[in-house]
Formats: sequence, structure tokens, C-alpha cells
Amino acid sequence: MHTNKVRVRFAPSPTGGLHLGGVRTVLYNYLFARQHKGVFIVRIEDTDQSRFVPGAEEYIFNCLKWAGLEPDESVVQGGKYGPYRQSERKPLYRKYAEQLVADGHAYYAFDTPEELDKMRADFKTEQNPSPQYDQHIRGRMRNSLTLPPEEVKHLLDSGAPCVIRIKMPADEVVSFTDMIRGEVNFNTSVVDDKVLLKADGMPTYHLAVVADDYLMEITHAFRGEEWLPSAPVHVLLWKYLFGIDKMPQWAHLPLILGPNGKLSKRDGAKYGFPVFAMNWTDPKTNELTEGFKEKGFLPEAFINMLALLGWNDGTGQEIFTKDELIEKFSMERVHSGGAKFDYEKAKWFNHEWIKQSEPAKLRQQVKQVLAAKNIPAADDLLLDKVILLVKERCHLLTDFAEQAAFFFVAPETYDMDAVKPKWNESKQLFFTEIIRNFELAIVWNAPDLEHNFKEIAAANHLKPGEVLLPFRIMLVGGKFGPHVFDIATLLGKQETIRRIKHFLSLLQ
RNA sequence: GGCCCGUUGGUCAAGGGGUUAAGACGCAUCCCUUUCACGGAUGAAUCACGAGUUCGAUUCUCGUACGGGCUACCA
Repeated sequence: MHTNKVRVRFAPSPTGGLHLGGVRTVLYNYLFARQHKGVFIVRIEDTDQSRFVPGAEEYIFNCLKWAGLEPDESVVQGGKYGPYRQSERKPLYRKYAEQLVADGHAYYAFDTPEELDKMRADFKTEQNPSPQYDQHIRGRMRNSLTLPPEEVKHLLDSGAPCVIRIKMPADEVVSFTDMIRGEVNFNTSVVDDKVLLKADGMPTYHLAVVADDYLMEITHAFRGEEWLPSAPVHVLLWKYLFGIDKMPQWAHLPLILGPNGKLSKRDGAKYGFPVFAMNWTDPKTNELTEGFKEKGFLPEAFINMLALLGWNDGTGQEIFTKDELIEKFSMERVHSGGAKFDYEKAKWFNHEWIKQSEPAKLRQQVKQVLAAKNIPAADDLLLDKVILLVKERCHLLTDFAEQAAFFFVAPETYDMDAVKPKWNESKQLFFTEIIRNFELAIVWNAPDLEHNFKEIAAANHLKPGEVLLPFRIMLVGGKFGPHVFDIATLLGKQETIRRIKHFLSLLQ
């Protein structure tokens, strides 16, 4: 049954938007799997039924699809290790928990939520603000370790609500080797008796992750650093249940920090930059949180940026294609320290990707951006030329709306302040002459246009600079855009003349 | 509070006993460009602090400080 094939998994709980850190975990899983010709699995961790959020699961897969990080096995792709949704695996877990009880590594606990609250309140001191259900406390609680066997049997038989807790050893050192951090040690004396199986029969993450990683033959397990403190529980579970030699290799990824510590789903919209891969609408509040996709990011750039957030190949190279990442990524070169997310740098990555993309590659996305602003761009040939001309000044795909619009529709407003104060009779004459000259033009290209333009300017005793800016405003509406003669070329003879005439009429 | 993880410029970071301590983002100035960008150039770090090991520590060890995470019948 066991193979040597690399099998990794991303195990999200479908409770809301998929944020940066989640996508990066997916990415590292994906890259690792591809590099080792292994299998990438997505397993849905939906054991907490109270946190079910409709649509969240589908949303996650949409994000993965957009990012180009689709799994080989999952609820969508299927596979031989299913079901891939833990809620559908519910019957599998109980036997492992019971086995642990039978082996003396776990016990039944009958404490009610109220009793647990009371315990926490009673034992709370300044020295110990959050008392745990651990070896010091379990002797005072209602569980199969403290209750007489007959009573335990009675409670069990009568179906009294009960959980199964791991019985942490009194004083053992649990250690394992993390692929990023090296050897990590914990003393079991300070780890609490985590619940393994909940009263509703569902496993907690702790039991589920171990059982499913075993059942799905996971060879390498990557997750966020926030899981490090509970790693000893998982290591012990592996030891008790399946043998430590079968345990996957762990890598605890450094956290991606926001301005105030760990990025959280809750604060999704409050940072001034996106944290989710794609737009997420909370089904309860109907609140929309903007995603990187909708903000105007290219998936290639998004992935590239995420890969470099915590990893680099040591050469200084920053722009990587997905294939390059697959080839060069290594878990050993992942940083151990958390990284503060820098939105400016993220935009730089996107800019780089836009600049080096062929117009045809950007065409559909740019079309969508323009369509959203009701700007028609049906002519692909024209659109491609426009994209080529303006892409270097677009950091986000949405920037194309401003940078490309005037090629398709005449400006609605003009920066009059840049023209009017310096307008005079000779400029007026110059542009009427330009119109005549353009109307007679047989060839229509940038060099000839520029040549004629400057020659006429000289004949009118005008410096080119005096009339270049007004000309730009006439065509574009503002002080921006590519070289003005390139714009006129693409606009075409009729439209260029039309815009000059129109602007001249506005000046009257 | 306890436990765990971290700490090289504002941010991402290379380097892991002897270096002028890379590079990128951002910022500033300049060049190019009679718009805006692109491109190019230049500028900015006593490697958190204190001990120790050493001929020599940014690099190794230990403390301290600071930052972060965890401390639920959530993941």
C-alpha cells in the first residue's frame, strides 16, 4: 500500500476568504509536489459544523483555479483516497480515538462546557491567566481517570455527552525535525490534554490531521507556524497510532504579517490593500472584500510575489515563472522569520509581469477592464497596439482603464489649465495649419507626423514644446500617455483631426 | 503568565568566523524624455543589546530586550 511517491496536501477550513498566507501554503505545496513529480491534494477540514460557511469551499477552488494551482486529488478532481471532505469521513475517526483510550493514551471526559468555564475561572490567577486542562487539572475533573469504572461505563452506556482527550505524558521531551527550523523540542509537561474527538463525534483538527495524513499517505506536511505549538500532540499521536517512522516530514511556514501582526480574515478590508486572492462576499453580512484578482493582479505575478515572500533562490533573481519556481524552489531555503507584507512590492511584481507580457496575453483581461468602464474595444489588432504602447505605465490591470481609454473614446474632460493660460493667436494659427496639413497627408505615421508638426511650428516661430503639450491635451485630455505622435498614429487621421477641431471649438 | 518561533537599512532580503555587509521595493536627488512612465546614475545599516569562545565576531554559545504565534469540544 505504501509508496515512495511524494504526496502533499493543503487542508483549508472553508470558513471564509482565502488569504495570502493560505495561497502561499498552497503554492509551496504545489511547487514541492511538481518538483518531486508527486501528488498535490486538497482536503477540506470542515469538522467544525458550527463554522460552516456556504460557498466558501467552492470559492477556495475558484481561487486555486485562478492562481493556476489546482490539485491532483480533491473533492473536485476526485481520487483514490477520498472522501476529501472530513465531514464525510466522520465514521473513520472514532476507532482511532477509542484505540488510544484502550492503550492508555487517551481518556473520556464528561465535563460540560459550563464546568470547563468554571475550571478556567477558578484556576485563573495572575501567574496563570489561562489554565489548561492538563495533568495538574485532570485529576479534579469528571473523566474516566477520576470517575469509578462503573460510573464511566454507565455514563458511556447512557449516551452522556463526552469527549476523548489525549493524556499527555507527565514529563517527556517530544522532538522532531522541521524542514525549515531544524530540531524543535517540547516538554509534554506544559502541553495540555487536547480534545481529540468532540461530543458530536467529529474529530478535532488534532486527530483528523494525523489520521487523514496517514490514510492519505501524506509524505510532507506544510502548514503555518501558528501550528507549531500543537505539533507535539500530533507527533505523539503518530507515535501511538501509526509509528513515528510513518510520520510525514513537517515544515512550519513563517507567518505573513500585516501592519499589526498576523494577517487575519476578519480585517480583510481594513489594511488598504487586498488580503484575499479573489473577491469574497460574506454570506451573512453581505460584506464584500476585494481580492487581488479584481484589484488587477495577474495570477503569474501574484504567485511570483507570494513565492518570494519567505523564499529566494540566493541569486537575487526575483522574477520567476511558475516553471522556474517548480525547478528552483526548496523548502530548506524558506525563511524561518515572519515577513511583513509590502503591498508596494506586490504592485512592483505585477508591473514587471505586465511589462514583459505580450499584448495578446493581456488582451482578454484588458478587455474586461475596459468593458467594466463601458469602453468598447472590439478591434483586437488595435487593442494589441494600444496595450503595447501603454503597458509599461500600468501597475495594475485596472490601470489600463485610464491609460487606454482615450484610444477608443474621445476625452470627456480636458486639462484646460495646462493650455488656456498660455494660449494665443499664433498657436491658434498653428493648429489651423496643422489641420490643413494633416488633411492633405497621404501617409500617416509617427515620424512623418512629428516632422511636419515641428516644421510647421518652426515656420510659425513656435518652439515645439509650446505646442506639443496642447496637442497632447487635445488627443488625450490630460498630461499623460505615450508619445503623442504614436497616439495620433493609432487614432488615425480622421479622429486626430476631429479631436483637434473639437478642442479648438472649446477654446472659442 | 507559560510554552514555542523569530530578530541584517522603512519593507523584502543575500551572506553564516576575516567582505568596501549583495540585490530588490519604497524614498530622495540627478540624467534621459519639451507629458506621464520606462530606462540609467547616485545617496542612506555602528548586522537589537550585553557577555563569552576566538588572533578576529554580523556570522558560534549563553543571557537580556524586542517582535510574533499558541494557550477552545476553531482550524
